[in-house]
Order: sequence, then C-alpha cells, then structure tokens
Amino acid sequence: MLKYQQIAIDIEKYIEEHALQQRDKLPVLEHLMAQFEVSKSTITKSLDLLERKGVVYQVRGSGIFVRRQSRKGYISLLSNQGFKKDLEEFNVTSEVIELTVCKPTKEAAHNLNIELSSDVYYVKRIRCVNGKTLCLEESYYNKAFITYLNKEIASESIFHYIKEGLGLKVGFSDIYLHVDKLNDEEADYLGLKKGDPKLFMESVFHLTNGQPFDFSKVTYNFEQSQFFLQANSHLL
Amino acid sequence: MLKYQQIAIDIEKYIEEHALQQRDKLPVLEHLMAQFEVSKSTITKSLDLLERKGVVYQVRGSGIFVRRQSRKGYISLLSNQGFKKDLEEFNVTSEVIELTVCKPTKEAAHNLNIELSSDVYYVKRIRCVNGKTLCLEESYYNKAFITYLNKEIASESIFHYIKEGLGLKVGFSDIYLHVDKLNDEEADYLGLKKGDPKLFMESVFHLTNGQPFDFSKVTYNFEQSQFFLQANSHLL
DNA sequence: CAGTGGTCTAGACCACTAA
DNA sequence: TAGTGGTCTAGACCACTGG
Repeated sequence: MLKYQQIAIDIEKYIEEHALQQRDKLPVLEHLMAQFEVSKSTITKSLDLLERKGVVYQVRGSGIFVRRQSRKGYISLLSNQGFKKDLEEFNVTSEVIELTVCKPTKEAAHNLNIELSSDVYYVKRIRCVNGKTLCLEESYYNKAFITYLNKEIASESIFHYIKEGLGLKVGFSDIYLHVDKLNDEEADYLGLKKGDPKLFMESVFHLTNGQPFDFSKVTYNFEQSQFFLQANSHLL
Repeated sequence: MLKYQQIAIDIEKYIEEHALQQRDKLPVLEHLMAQFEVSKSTITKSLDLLERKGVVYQVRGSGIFVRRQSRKGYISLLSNQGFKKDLEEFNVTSEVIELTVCKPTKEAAHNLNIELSSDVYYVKRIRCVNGKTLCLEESYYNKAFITYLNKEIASESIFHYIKEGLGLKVGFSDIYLHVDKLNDEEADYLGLKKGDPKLFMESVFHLTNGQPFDFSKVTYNFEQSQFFLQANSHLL
C-alpha cells in the first residue's frame, strides 16, 4: 500500500470515527506532515485524493474541511465498479437469464474495439436489491481478456471475479445515459408497465492499459434507483 | 495562468490539432519535460489533470495515450457549470418564468445551510436548445452571496454572471438524480404528456470556501437530453 | 500581517511493460 | 533488461484568507 493511499484511508477513518460534520476543520498541513511523518507533497496527494472522493475540500489561506455526503441508498455514478459497494448495506442479488459465448453485435464490436469475428461472453442478468428488481443488464465481455465465465460467477459479482479471480486491473470507463420509455420485454423483466420511464445507461469499461473489455447496456427500474455524483470544477 | 494548467491546455490543443485518435501515443515524460522546460512533477500534474478530464490515460512502463470521447451533443455530468459549455455548438436560450426575492422553502434552506428567515432569489426558467425545450429549472440562490439578479441576467448564463460579474469562485457541487413521471405542470412546460418520463436532478453548488450558494431542481425533457460521464477508478 | 494551502524544483529510487 | 511512468523528499517561494 502506498503512503498517500494509506494516509487518505486513515484520514477518512478519522473523520468517520469522530463523526465530523460538514465544514468541520481538520488539522493544518504542517500538523499532518508531522503526524504521518511524510513530506508536504505526500500529504497534499492524500488530500487531493480525498477531495476528488468528495470527503474534504481545501481552502487556500484557510484550512482543510470535511465534506460529508448525506443521502443513503444512492448509487455513485463515479465508483465505476458496479454498484455493489454503494448498496452494500442492502442485499444485492443477480439472476442470470442468459450466458453464452457468441459473436458481438456490430455495436458491441465497435465499443470493444474488436472484429465481428471475435468471441465475446454475452451475459443477460436481472439485478435485485432487497428482492426488488433494480435493473436489467446486457453485457458483452471481450473473451480475449475475460477468458472464462460461468453462471455461478455471474450470479455474484463479475467485477470482483475479474479483479480477484483473473487478476485484471480495471482502469477507466465511459458512461452514457438517457431517459426513455420501457418496451414490452423490459417492462416484463422489471415488473413494470410498457411506457413507464427507464434510465438507460451504456458503459464501456477499460483495463488500465486502455483496452476495453466490457460493453454493457443497463435499463434501470425508475422506482428503485437513484444516483449521486460529486463534482469539483477546480480539479478538472 | 499556472504552468501545469497551461501545459495541459497546450497538450490538449496538440491532440486536437493533430487529430490524434484513441490509443495514439504521446511523447514520453522526459521529452515533455524538455519541451516545456519544467520539472517532472509539473508535467505529471498536467497529465493527471488531463487524465481526470478524460483526455489521456497513462500506463506505467508503457506510455501516455490519447483517450477521445466520441459522442457529440451529450451533456457532461461533471462539468459543474451548467451545460452551456457542452452544448456550445448549439443555440441555448432561456425563458424566465419567474424571478423573485423570497424566503426559502424548508428544503431549500436545508440545502443552502441558511435560516428560513433568510432571503433567497427564486428563479424559474425553461431552457431550450435549438428551439426545443431541454428542461425546466427551479433555483434558489442565497442572497447573501448572490446579492443581485434580474431577468436579463437570468435569460443568459447565471453562472457566467456569478463568476465574471460578481467575482465569486465556484467550487464543488453535489448532484442527485432519479427518473420519474412528469406531472401536469411539468408536461405542460416541456411540451410533453403527463406520465411521460423525466430525469429529475437536484444540485447543490458551493463556493470554493465551502458555502452553498445555489440549490437547483431541474426536470429534463427525455427526448432532448442525454448525458455522459468519464470515470477513473485509480484516481479515487 | 500571520497563518495556511498551492506550485514548482531537482533528484533519488521504485514498479511495471514489452520486447 | 531497457524504457517509462509513479512515488517520495526537502525546501524555496507564491497566493490567498481572515482577523
């Protein structure tokens, strides 16, 4: 574990354990340097990381302050690892409807940057939270990277398997979303009515080396899903 | 302008002008250090910034590569400055329905961290793109910070006025969203039907010093709006 | 103007990738 | 194993906030 990551974890834990509230002040940089016995840049890197995570904000000439996001049960749009972590206090389950090795659609091939003749795993799942259907998910995994997959794995966390089981490193993702009306099939799977609202999300996940390995299309049940996001203009 | 910001702009411009594509390789760090005559940390800071913006990705032991987001007409969920910038190739206009000084609702007071007896500017607008209604927006601005506002300003970019006219510095924002059905009033404003889908977004914008100054509730026209987001796990 | 965070440097050393 | 990006340091100097 790198120093600046460990320090970030320690500081976040400190905030948590002392139940610090929005706008509470943290010790000054010099104090933190001494406390963790590291240079200024290392502490700064930890704090920048926490700032991006939405845990603190820094004000030049003033101090470092706590930023606490309040609402529970919201899915983070940035976590980039599926939503299992956001909803960990809830009971998330998956029902695998289909799992096959096949050729990608034109759309999937384009997003995965592969030939139409390549092999992909196609996975169709329904994901539930506390017994209620959260979303319908169709995913295409590049078989060159995701060399093996089965129903048992897919009924748990595929991302956990990719990272721990296959030892792959997940890097960045592109996410596109819009709102539309459910068609017959989607409504049926989600237990809603045709024409009801849906949030439709397309994601392309890449490994750290830039190779796309997963193209997913997810239809969310509007009654069960809510999302949050923390943005910070000066970090972009 | 800070060195690392200027360098980031220069590199992004270089990518743009040379029409570099996804996965194209940029010069190595040492080369960039020499070219811009700065230290390694400064170049690194520029590249980290571009990585967060989704412009490049860095692979240890391999190189720095271009990441180009493709789809046009999508609103960035991270830009945090209204969507004028994302849609700048389009004609964005605003129609002010209401603009008054009043007391905040309980909800607005809570989100703005002010008393119920404080004054706020309440602004209700319809925003259009190329003549089509994009969204209905209700905003509460803390009058202690946004000391003056009028219909003329509100029919242009309020954020531009806040930054340039009032000289305030916009920091971070919390964004919450979910999907629902339009009610009568919303449908009427957006030119849709009651029961049609909507994306509903609540945002709290803060100044760099952590003070919330704007609480907004926005209802998007599902036929006119689409969004994107670029996430990066190792940056959080 | 004292206190506090931000930028920048030069350089040592580490960790990963690809040939 | 050469090439390349990442971490970390110690310290100088800058820029902003708030009493």
